[in-house]
Amino acid sequence: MKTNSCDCGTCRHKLCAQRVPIFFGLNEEELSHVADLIQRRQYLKGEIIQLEGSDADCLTIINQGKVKAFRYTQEGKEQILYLFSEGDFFGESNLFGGRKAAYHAEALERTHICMIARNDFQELVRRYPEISVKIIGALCTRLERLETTVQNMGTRSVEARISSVLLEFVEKYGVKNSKGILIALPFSREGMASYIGIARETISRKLTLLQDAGIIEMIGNKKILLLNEEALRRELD
Amino acid sequence: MKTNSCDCGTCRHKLCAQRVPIFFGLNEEELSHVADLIQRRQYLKGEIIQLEGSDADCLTIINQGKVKAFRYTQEGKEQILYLFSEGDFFGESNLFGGRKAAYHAEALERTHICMIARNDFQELVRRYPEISVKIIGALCTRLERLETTVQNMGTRSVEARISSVLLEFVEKYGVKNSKGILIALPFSREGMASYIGIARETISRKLTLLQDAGIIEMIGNKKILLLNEEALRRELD
DNA sequence: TAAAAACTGTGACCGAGATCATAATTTCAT
DNA sequence: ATGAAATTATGATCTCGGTCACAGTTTTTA
Repeated sequence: MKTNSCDCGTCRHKLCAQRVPIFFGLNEEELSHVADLIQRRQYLKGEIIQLEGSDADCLTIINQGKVKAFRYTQEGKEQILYLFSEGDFFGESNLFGGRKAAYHAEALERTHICMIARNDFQELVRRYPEISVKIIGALCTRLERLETTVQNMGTRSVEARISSVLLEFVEKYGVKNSKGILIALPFSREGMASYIGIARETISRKLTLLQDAGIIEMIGNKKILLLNEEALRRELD
Repeated sequence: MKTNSCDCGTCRHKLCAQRVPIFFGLNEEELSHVADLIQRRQYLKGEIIQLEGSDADCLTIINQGKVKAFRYTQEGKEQILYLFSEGDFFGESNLFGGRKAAYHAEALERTHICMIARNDFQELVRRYPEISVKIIGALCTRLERLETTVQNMGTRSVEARISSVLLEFVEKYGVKNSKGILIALPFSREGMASYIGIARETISRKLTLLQDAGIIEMIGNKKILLLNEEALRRELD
């Protein structure tokens, strides 16, 4: 498997810090200061990174891989809240609000993370105030996604919600090829269903319809080829 | 009508800044600096404070009153995203992300707001970095509410969602009296329905059921008396 | 590469909640 | 206080999407 991360002991931490948007704008020296505070860890697919209700007091930044953030209802029904990828972070509400973790976090594939302890991070923010501006920006982006999700769940048909999530994946993970845009799905059908709050069977049926309409082509269970983006956008309403 | 705000020209601005959580922690002098940058405005019930898509480049802080933030779908269906009260703010994504307003904002009653222009605010944040920490805290609170809303919409029955919103109002606007907790509703039935993403008729029916069960008592259209909080909590699931 | 395990598709059925229509109440304005 | 306007309640009906059951595929593993 191809890897694009450096494995020498000294630079890997710096690398991590460099890649993370909230540290953009720091210079070499500052980055290396950040790097000294970072602890790295690796998780395999399916491993739990954070438990809902725990008070892990550190900021967790995803350096490579994908993570789902989710909660269970009392009856055991799962709702996925976020799909985090490279550069995303979580645990900020532990640090800033002093709250317990609001959701479980599980690696969807092999995932490398960087952790910074509460005290170290607070010190960093004090020293480099532009970091907090970056964080505010990231939180605003997150709020916007949730706002749209709430609107979709409250007002839109299941078809529209499915189109919406497919287009989200296209944007994040889509790769153009001669026939269309190939999406490597981050979730199983079950996961997609839980992400938009519907039943697995329903998403199966609707994807079959989209395929019959020539809008998508399902390739195994883990890839979808988008053949007609225009038509998919029309499904949004 | 009783008013608890000072009307002399000099101190009213300072008053406004003092009340707002994101300026807590500033001293007298700093507050008065902030006050100099603030522009006040008043809106009557039903007036639009912000239009979705506009690029009002200022931070808007609610000093008194209530504001609903909402969007329309193409078919004209409304989804309420936030209910803002005293001390809440919006417009931050305009300032920090350079984005257009993500929703309409409308006064639900007579509302006083404070506005700070983008440049002034950026200067403030630079000068008093603890403001940005306060903002991060507020955004985390907002995220948490939206996360719970998404979970409710995705996994919970309409009964549970109604109980949830009633309990939210109890916490925000409830006043204990001898019979129970009196809630002055910020929304009409229509508004409550739009807030949790269901039909107005459905909420009517379910509230009637709750009343028949002796859990609440509806007083006109604008007040609800909660008789049995325990029972209402059980409805959550 | 074959068997096991996990995941997905599909039909049948059902029910919660939407929609429509209309009556009853509440609120507002004069 | 009273009539008009707005809001809410409620019955009838319908439909979308959930649930259950099971067959068919895909993926994993040994």
